[in-house]
Amino acid sequence: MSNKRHGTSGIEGSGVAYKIPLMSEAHPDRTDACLIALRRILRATEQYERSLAQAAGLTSAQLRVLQIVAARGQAGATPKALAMQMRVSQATVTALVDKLVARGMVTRFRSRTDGRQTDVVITPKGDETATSAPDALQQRFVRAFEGMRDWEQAQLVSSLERVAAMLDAERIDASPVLTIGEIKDDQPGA
Amino acid sequence: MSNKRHGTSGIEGSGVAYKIPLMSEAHPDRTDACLIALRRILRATEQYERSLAQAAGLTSAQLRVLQIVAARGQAGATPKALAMQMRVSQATVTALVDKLVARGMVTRFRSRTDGRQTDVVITPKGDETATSAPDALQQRFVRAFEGMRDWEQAQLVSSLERVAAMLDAERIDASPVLTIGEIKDDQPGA
DNA sequence: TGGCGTTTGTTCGACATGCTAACGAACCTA
DNA sequence: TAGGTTCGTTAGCATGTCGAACAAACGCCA
Repeated sequence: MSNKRHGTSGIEGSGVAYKIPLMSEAHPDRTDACLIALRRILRATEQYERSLAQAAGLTSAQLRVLQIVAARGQAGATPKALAMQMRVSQATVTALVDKLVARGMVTRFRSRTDGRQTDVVITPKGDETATSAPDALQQRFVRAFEGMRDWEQAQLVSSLERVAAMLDAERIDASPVLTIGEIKDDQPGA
Repeated sequence: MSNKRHGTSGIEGSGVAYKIPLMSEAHPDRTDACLIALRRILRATEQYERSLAQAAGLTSAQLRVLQIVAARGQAGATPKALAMQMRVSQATVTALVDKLVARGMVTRFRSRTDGRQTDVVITPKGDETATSAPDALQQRFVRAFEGMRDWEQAQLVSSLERVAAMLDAERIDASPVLTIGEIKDDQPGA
């Protein structure tokens, strides 16, 4: 009766996820399959982030800050830059940085060139944490990815980028760009 | 710090024009590109979910519950099933359902067959909300997807599924949060 | 029938993210 | 020097999420 197994709820349900007719024309199934795969990706990521953060003793938001700051090295990053990069408010950044400071992961320095600014700089401990924190998701992905054949890799890259473009198109307006590893120094003077 | 060797400052963010400098055997750039694309996908989704939820007057978590419940129709779903499907604790589900009940989106019925259980059933209003709530992310994606050529669609599907498989494979242990059994109980027979 | 362990859902208390609004300090410009 | 702007922080609020404790219902078993 009501226990007919949960699952078949469109996107959420994973019940449909596995067998899809790959070779057909104009299939709504195909769209579904994409959506479902996307959901799976999202969900897997979510979960990984959580467990990761747990393992590292930090929450994922904190870790994100830590990673950005770590990538900046001694230059540090201002709360404003962090906020822009992470797309959250400065208030949120303040809270996150507070926690990292409390844990000895980063330090705040008042900028000498501009008294309003604060440089959030990584500490040795923070750096170690950032580096050692195994981003399980990425590692898994990287491992699998590098085991693929060349053409498969190429295809995957283009597919993912395509999807990314489809999704975040025109959502990037006045914000500084993405990030993962790179951080652009945003001089508003530009 | 996603990647310590992310020295390629050319692949970031918005400008992602897919430029891969070197095409040797090892393609760290390619891996980076994938990860970055993935991040973009994640973030875009996050943001869309938020704005969506805002537009619909519901938060994304609530909407997720609503969608699942709506998909179950009159059968409803138990909090336990919801918790498993969403991978959150029952306590969380209770809180979410509370809010949906308060908004008249769903109703709780005590199960007649098992007094311990509760069936969360969608209301007409909830159903309308669930259906009308435009999942902006999906819509955007669907639109773009359906504008693609056939072979492109096929390729995208297989790429996404591949990634999904890479990410959520074998992750069902080792982590407190994701212990649930939802994944395996919809195995298609294998 | 009665008792005891188990399952299910809820309540409670604690934290984390994230926001907006208000505010003070520093800066810049006129 | 005055006024406006930028930056960071503080304060207050809403939400999600968890674990622990708990009550009710179930099931099994003697």
